[in-house]
Amino acid sequence: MDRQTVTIYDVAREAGVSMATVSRVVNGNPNVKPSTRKKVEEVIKQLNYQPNAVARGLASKKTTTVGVIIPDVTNLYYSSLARGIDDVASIYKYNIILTNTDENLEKEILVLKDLLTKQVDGVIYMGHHISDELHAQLESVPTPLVLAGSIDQKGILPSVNIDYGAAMKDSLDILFENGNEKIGFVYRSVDEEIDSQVRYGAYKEAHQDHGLPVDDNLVFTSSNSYKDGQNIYDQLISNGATAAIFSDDEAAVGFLNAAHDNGLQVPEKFEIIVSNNSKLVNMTRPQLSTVLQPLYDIGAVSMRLLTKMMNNDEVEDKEIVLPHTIKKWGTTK
Amino acid sequence: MDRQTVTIYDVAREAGVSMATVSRVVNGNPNVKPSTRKKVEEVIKQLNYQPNAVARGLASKKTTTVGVIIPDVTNLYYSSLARGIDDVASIYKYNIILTNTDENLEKEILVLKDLLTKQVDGVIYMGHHISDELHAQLESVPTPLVLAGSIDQKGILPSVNIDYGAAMKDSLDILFENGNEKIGFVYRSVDEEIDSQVRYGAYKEAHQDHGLPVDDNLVFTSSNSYKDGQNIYDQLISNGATAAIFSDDEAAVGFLNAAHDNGLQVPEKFEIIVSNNSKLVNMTRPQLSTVLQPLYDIGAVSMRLLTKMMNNDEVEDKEIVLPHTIKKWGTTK
DNA sequence: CTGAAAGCGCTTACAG
DNA sequence: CTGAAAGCGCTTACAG
Repeated sequence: MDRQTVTIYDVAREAGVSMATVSRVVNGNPNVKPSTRKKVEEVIKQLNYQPNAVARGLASKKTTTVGVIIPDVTNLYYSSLARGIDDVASIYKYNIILTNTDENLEKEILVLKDLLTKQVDGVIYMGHHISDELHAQLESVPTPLVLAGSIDQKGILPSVNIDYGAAMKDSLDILFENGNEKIGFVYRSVDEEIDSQVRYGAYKEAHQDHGLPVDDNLVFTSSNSYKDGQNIYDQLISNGATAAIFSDDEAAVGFLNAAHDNGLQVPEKFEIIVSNNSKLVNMTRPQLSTVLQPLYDIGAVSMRLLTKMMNNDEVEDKEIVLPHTIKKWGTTK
Repeated sequence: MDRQTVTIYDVAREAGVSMATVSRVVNGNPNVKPSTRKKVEEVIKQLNYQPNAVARGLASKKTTTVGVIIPDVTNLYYSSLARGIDDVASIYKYNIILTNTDENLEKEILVLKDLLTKQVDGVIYMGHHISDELHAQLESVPTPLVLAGSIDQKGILPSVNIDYGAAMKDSLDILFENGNEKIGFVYRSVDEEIDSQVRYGAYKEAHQDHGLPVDDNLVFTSSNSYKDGQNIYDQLISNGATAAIFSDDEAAVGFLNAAHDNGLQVPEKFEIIVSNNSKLVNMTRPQLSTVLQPLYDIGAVSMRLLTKMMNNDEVEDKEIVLPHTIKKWGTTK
C-alpha cells in the first residue's frame, strides 16, 4: 500500500548528488553536466522513480490540471467538445477534471469553488445560460478561463464559438430559396442566450430582410429532447409551417419520426435543418441537413487558447470564431 | 494573480489559535471547544479562507480525486457510465480526472502512470479489451481500482457489469420463440472479450440447447459503426438470416436504415435486438428492441464500490452483477 | 554546474 | 481541548 516508495531524496542519495540536481534533470533544466545527468537518469530508471505531482504542485504552484465544467457528458454536443479539450490537454501534458453540472447554478458555483481549491491551472466552462450571478463568478476566477461553445453576451470572457447568427441566416437562406415562407424555429430554452438572443435575433433579421413577417406561433422555446420534438409536431404543422430549424438534434429526430408516423414526407413536404451536427444527424433516414459545427475543434481550440493564457503567451484574439458550413443532407430539397 | 492569498496560518493568527486548531475545525474534528470552533469559523468566513487541496493532499496522502480511464467520451455507452461515476463521486466529495484512450494500449499505460503520479486515490477503468500486458499493469496499481462495464476474464479485478451471457440467451430466446432459426450475431471486435468470449459463447450454447447448428456465416466480428452496420446488410440477408443481435447500437441503426432503404420490413421480415441500450434505441423508427443495461447504475455502483475500497470498508463481493431486462420495442414481433 | 536551505500549505502524532 | 514541531515531496532562489 505504499503509494510513494521512492522519492527524490532516494534518487539523490543513490546518485550521489543533491535533490536540487535531481530536480533539475527531472525538469529538463539544461544547467546540468551531461555526465551527472546521465548518472541521475540511470538511477531514476533503476529505482523507477516517479515524481509526486502533488508535491510538485505545492512547490511550483502549477498542477498541470485544468477544470472542465460540462452540463452533461452524456450530451453528444458537449462530449464532442470535451473530447477536443482532452486531446489537446493531453498534448500539452495537462489532465482534465471533468464535472457535470446540468447547468444548475448552485452546482456550477460549487464546482467552480471546488476546482479552484484543487488549484487547477485553468478552467474551461461549457453551458448555454450564463446568468449575471454566474458571470460574476466566472469573471472572478483567478486562473485563466475560457468558454467553449458558449457565448458571453457581455463580451468579456474569452471564448471559442462559431457565428451562430450567421449560421442561422445561412440556413434560412436555403429554406427561403426553396420557396418556404413559413419557417419554424424550435429551440431549447429561453435561458440559452445562443438560442433566445443570437439565433432568434438572426431569425427575425433574416425575415425582415426578406420582407416576411415573423410569426411567433412558429417559434417554440423549450424543445430539447426527442419527446419534445414529437410533441410540437401537431402545432408546427397546423400553424402552417413548411420547414423548420431545430437547435436540438434530438428534438429534430423526434419531430422527424413524428412526421414519418404521420406520413408527412421529408423533405418533399417539409424541410428541416438542425443547428448542431452531432453523430445523430447521420443516423436518421433521411439524414438531417445540418449546420456543420466543428465541435471537436471548438473544444480543441478552447484548450489551446487556455494553454496560451496559462503560459502567459500573448493572445491576440480572445474571442475566437470558427468557420461553419451548411451540409445539405436529406431533409432539404 | 495570487491564487492563494489567505492560508491556514492567516486564519490561525487572526483567530488567536494554532494552525492545528484551525485544521481541526476545517476537518470537522470533534475535539474542539465550541466557543473556539465558533471563533475560527467566523474568521474563516470573514477571510473567505479556502483550504488548499494540494497541500492537504501532500500532507494527508489523500487527494479526493479518482482517475477515470475511458475509451471515448463521445461514445454514448461510456459517457453514460461516466455520468454515473461522476454523480456518485460528487456525492462522496471526489473529483474525477477523465482521460480518453481510444483503447490504445500505449496510451492506457501512459495514462495509468500519469494518474498515479497525480496521486489519485483510486481508478476506474473502462475498456473492452484487457490484454495480458494491460491486465498486469492494472493489477499492479497500488490504489483501489474497479472495472466499470468491463470484464476481467481472469476474475481478479473488482468489476461491475451485467451478465452479458444471460442477456444474450434471453435475447435469443425471444427470437427463437418468434420462429427464427437463422439468427445473426453482429459484434464489435474479436478483441472485445465481452463479445468474442461471453456473448459468442452464450450464442453457441443457446443454439446447442435448441438443437440448432451455429452458422458462422451469420456472425460478424468487426462492426462497430453506423457504416459497418450498413455494409453487412447484403451478406446477412443473402446468408438467410431472419433476425440478428447487435452489440453496437450504431451498427444496428446502420443496418436498420439499410433495411429501410431496401424495403425490408422490420420487424415483420427481420427482427433485431441490440445489446446496449443507449439513447439511440429510442430515436429510430421503429425503435430498437434492446437489452436494458443499467448503464448509469453500472457507473454509479462502480464508483460506490471504489469509495468503499478507498475507505478500507469491508467489501463482500467485488464482482458485482447488476440485473438486466429485455425491452421489446419495435424491432421484435 | 552544483548544493544547502527555505518554503509551498497543510496534517499528524505527541505532549500536555 | 490545544499547541509546538515535524513532515509530506517537491521547487526555487541564492550562493558559490
